[in-house]
Amino acid sequence: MTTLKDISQKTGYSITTISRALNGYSDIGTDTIKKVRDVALEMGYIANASARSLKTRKSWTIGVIFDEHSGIGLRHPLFANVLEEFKKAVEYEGYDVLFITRQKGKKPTTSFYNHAIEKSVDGVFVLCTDYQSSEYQELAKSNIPTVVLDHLSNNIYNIASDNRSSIADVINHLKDLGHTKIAHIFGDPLNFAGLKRREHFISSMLLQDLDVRSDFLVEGTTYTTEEGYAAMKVLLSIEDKPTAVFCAGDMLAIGAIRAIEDAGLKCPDDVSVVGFDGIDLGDYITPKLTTVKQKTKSMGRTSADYLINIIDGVIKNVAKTVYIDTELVIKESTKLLNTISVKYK
Amino acid sequence: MTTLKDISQKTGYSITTISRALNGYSDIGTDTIKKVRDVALEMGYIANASARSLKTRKSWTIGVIFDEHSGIGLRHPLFANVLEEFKKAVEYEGYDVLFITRQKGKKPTTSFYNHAIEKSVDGVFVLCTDYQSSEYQELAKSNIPTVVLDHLSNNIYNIASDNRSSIADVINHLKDLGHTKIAHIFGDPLNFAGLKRREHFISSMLLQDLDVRSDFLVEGTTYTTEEGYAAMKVLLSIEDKPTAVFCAGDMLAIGAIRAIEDAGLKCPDDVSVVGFDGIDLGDYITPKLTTVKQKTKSMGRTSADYLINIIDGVIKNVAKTVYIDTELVIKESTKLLNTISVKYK
DNA sequence: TAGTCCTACTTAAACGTTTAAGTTAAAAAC
DNA sequence: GTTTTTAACTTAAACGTTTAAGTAGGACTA
Repeated sequence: MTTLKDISQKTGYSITTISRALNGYSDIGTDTIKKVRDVALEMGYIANASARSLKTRKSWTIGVIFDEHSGIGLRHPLFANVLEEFKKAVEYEGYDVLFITRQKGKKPTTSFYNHAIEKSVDGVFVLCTDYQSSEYQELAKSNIPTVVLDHLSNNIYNIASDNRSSIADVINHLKDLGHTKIAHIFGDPLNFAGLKRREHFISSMLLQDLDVRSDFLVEGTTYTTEEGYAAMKVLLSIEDKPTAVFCAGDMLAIGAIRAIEDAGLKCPDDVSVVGFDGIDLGDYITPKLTTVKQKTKSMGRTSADYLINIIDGVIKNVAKTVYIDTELVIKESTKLLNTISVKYK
Repeated sequence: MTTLKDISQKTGYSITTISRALNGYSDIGTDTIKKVRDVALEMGYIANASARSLKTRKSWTIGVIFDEHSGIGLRHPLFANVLEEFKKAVEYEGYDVLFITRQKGKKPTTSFYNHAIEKSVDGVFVLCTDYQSSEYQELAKSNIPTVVLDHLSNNIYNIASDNRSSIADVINHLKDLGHTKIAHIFGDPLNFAGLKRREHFISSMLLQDLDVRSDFLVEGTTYTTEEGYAAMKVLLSIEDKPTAVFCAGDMLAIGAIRAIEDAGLKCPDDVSVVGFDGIDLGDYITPKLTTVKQKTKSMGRTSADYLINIIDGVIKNVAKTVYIDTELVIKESTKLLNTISVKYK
């Protein structure tokens, strides 16, 4: 491994001069700079990030917390998309991405905070974790620059999809199709997205003079197809059934469609279904899913921008939600009410 | 931030004693150890990984190269699964995962090798990249402990799915169903997996005394649904059509099924389709995809095991392929030949 | 001509660890 | 009672950078 010392010995300049020449300081002669850079290249010099980080207190590394308790982890299509774009954006600014975990080795556990400090990350991006946990709280209270996706905490920027207008669009769309009996399978209400989508469902319904029936609100906490299936079964068991269902997640919607089919009915002929997320999968199933598409690229990029601005001290860490707009994408799982088949009464 | 020096000043012991006490060396008195650890805890001491790495030449960080030129990146379901398990396995051994890229900041570009050396990673796991590139070659030739997925290079362990036995199973399965006219949509033959699957398709066919027709071999280089769709169109335009198609990837298979449907035919009634990968998506489409499931968990875990053994010097870096077994999963996209509908002649 | 200002460097300390090589005093050996 | 061993600690250097402060000499100023 070549170090500054090696270049210093070879060229006769001091280590300081080598360092300053390589970093392009103005108090070094132009021919010295050229000489030093040539020798550095020739000797295959590569700066040591640990030494630099130790001295400068800047690691050029960003920690990512991706702690999916459901165990699906990186495979989660939505988060993976956001992370992908976030990664590209911070890399473009010169940062590397490091995963921060609670687990470190076989030992009991560290906390996110400890792990972040130990590795001297310049900032942290929280994609998902258990927000009630003390480990998360500890991190949130610290002064490590942090941006979090879809969760509002003290002192931390929250990057979230703007559910409001697109959910209004969903209700408008369904009303336009003649639906009035609209149900909602909602996500975990302890969770920012789950809570907000539910709130906006209710307010959008009322705004359109549609009744919000309590038996038409069913929980699908963990956003899985299984929960969507079970929730839809509950809805189908109601005497006066809904003709349309808005689901807080695409996987819930896919489960719901399965339940509809397993009950001998058809989507969208008997029940229209709308999802939320816009994952690729929705395009491959039959019928193709009408859904609210979250702009994952924009979410990743915006998260990166805010985090870097906080790191650079351009903006302060505050509890503020930055909304990313969403888009209703109409596909095949929603249909005009009056075409409903006779067997569905 | 608390350092060893702070604890040293508070307790009166030397920095060395503090360090050795915290690291559990045997030449420190038991009550000293207790005292030091208590004070460390009380002062919120967290070891600085940069300083430690600088001195010990061990960063407890593993670099991951995930350089999907197709641009799909982290969203790729197969690689994401492998990475997820790899990550868990190395984290359990105390390592963190850092993404290694060619791009570093806005500047021209670094190489993977430079990036890995700069961040002093202890090893590198190559999930996917352009294996022909000089950047990859440079890394492969270096003596950085490296394990690569599905590609054979000099001096590097290759972790790959065992295509042989499962592809034989595929052919057996199709033959059992009465198929003899079997086509293959193959992946990039410059790529280890693409090449091997094609080879094993041919040898398995011959072993079963089935003819391998050259017009039944169509390329689907980049494994996308679009390529599968196009390749299937070519196959359907042949006078004496195949009754079954084995695709080198699930996305190819999904595209192929679409082409079949768009041609007014049905899968599996008119053409049976078999995929390769076992991605979740295959279970959500209609018909559910018969496919060869790659054991992504096992691949991730095995890659981690080998890499750590190389890092620890337990085994040497050599050009050797470690095969992970695969499994034929029969679902709905394959069917008995004699049930084929009349319109398909 | 003396003073000031540049330019192009160097010295030395520091960042927070680890570790080889001591040191000291008490205990054990003979 | 002297020597040897051991336990429990310390000193000082090192890892590879960056950086505040300094220096030497030439050029400009007045």
